[in-house]
Amino acid sequence: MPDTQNRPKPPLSLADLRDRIADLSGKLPRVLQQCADHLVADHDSIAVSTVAELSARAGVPPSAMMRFCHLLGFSGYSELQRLYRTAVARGLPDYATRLANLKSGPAGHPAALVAEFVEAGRLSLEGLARDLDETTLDQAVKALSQAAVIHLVGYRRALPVAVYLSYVFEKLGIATFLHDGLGGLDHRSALRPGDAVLAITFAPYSAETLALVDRARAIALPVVLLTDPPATALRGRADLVLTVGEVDFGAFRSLSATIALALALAVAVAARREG
Amino acid sequence: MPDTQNRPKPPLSLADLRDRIADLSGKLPRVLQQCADHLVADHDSIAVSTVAELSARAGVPPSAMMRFCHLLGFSGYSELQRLYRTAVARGLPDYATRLANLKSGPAGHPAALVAEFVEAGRLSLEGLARDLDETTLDQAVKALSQAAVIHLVGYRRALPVAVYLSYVFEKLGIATFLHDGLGGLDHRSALRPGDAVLAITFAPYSAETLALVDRARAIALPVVLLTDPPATALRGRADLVLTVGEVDFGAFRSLSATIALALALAVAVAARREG
DNA sequence: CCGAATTTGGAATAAATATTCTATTCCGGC
DNA sequence: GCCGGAATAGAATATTTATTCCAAATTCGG
Repeated sequence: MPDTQNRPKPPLSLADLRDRIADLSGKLPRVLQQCADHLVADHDSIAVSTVAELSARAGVPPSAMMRFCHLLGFSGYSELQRLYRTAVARGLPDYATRLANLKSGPAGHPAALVAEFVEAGRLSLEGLARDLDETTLDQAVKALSQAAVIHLVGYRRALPVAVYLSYVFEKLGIATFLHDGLGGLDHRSALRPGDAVLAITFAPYSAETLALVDRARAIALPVVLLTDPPATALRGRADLVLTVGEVDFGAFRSLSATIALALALAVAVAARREG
Repeated sequence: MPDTQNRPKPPLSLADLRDRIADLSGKLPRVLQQCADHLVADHDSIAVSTVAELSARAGVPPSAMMRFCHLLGFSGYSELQRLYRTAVARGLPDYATRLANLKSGPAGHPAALVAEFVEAGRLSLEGLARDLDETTLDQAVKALSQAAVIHLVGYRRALPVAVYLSYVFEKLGIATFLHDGLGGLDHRSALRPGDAVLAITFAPYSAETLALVDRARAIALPVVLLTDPPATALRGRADLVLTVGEVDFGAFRSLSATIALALALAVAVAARREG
């Protein structure tokens, strides 16, 4: 590679890089200035573009982009791109390995476990913010706000969410019926015209939950389903399927994202009823 | 490329792809199943990884990953990667921006509410990681791991946590008794020598929970209390007081931090029992 | 326990992509 | 308007990366 000796040190972070581009900007010959401008304008796609693609969009030949990379202190485009790529890939470390490490590591270190569950919760919440399906959410709010009684159902690990919703709706003055299967009763006859069902279930879906959902569908009640992706088996079983990805740690999930979504749903329904 | 004729149509969107992977999952030979699993686990970095890198992380040779791509209907890894790359180049899953976008929507809009609860949950989790009292946690784990039966109690908004713990302990093969006050019964006579109590309660503390705690203290059972700071009123009422600060949004809290702590506690107790 | 079919890992090959090189153009000073 | 140095574009090359193919290992059915 040319000019190795009088090339500056390469930026080590995206912030460094931005600074360096800003420094250079304005004191650059025409084509290189174009490179600089385009790099800041199109930074979203740098991680996934080849030099050829990027320079084509910038309206310069690839060699010009290469020269600009050298000017910034990189050995080439690949080195610059690495910065953007690690930024994109940040997050999700490999959970399988971390779990294995934890098991083999200092057994019974509770604080480390807390850290892992905190991390899992954080990632789940980020995922919710990223992947939220706003349209379906709006429709779910609408459907539930028109219901006379909202039937809540969730078994096993979904039960805590149903229980919490029952508390929250109560506080908000909205009538609910919690189907908890107490005593083996399914109370499916409690479903009345004008009601709606909010079911929470994760794969493998519990038979009781699906039974209630099917019953509601049979008498044409609106059904909102809160579940985890990909939910292939549930398509067509409910009008409105809201998926929320939870990052599991070990066998258990933090439920953070599911609860956040459920709370937002409840509060939105209450707001809509009043308005 | 091999087998072009009997290869299915390639998925056209990430949703399609997820569905297809879910379909295949379970009916796959060992190595290909590893590919499938890793593809969903590590989906954040697919856009910026080479086959070599990705398959190394999945623990399979590159050729196996290629075979899996063909199975999904793609002509190769590049075609699969294109799906992820276009997703990255568009929506920029930058958490901060996305959250800002969600919030800036019409006030009271469901998506904006989701953003608020996500933010509250995240802050709570950060707080937990920062303020965790490791010493007390260790002692709590020790106390609970020696119990014959763990009595769980939590009313009102603490009930979901108690319910979840009941599920988790069950899965871990640990005997529990959930005091849910059903039918106005308090079952305080269920407390036996050798048992321990894990109580979850937030200010204002519910009388039923405190009654059970006092009863347990009276017969010298260890009591672990999970509550919110400052917990001044509770000092002296239990041996071990674990505080966890939750950031509320509106009248409701996400419970993220409480659940994370509760889960870690449960898993640590199980680990300690086995060791 | 054997043979057939499937699955696997790795070496060989092909394609894509980055990078350098050089002839040519551009521009400012005399 | 001509000279010298910087800047440029595209062709040539090197490197990385994807993809295929096949021999060896494994699994499965009888």
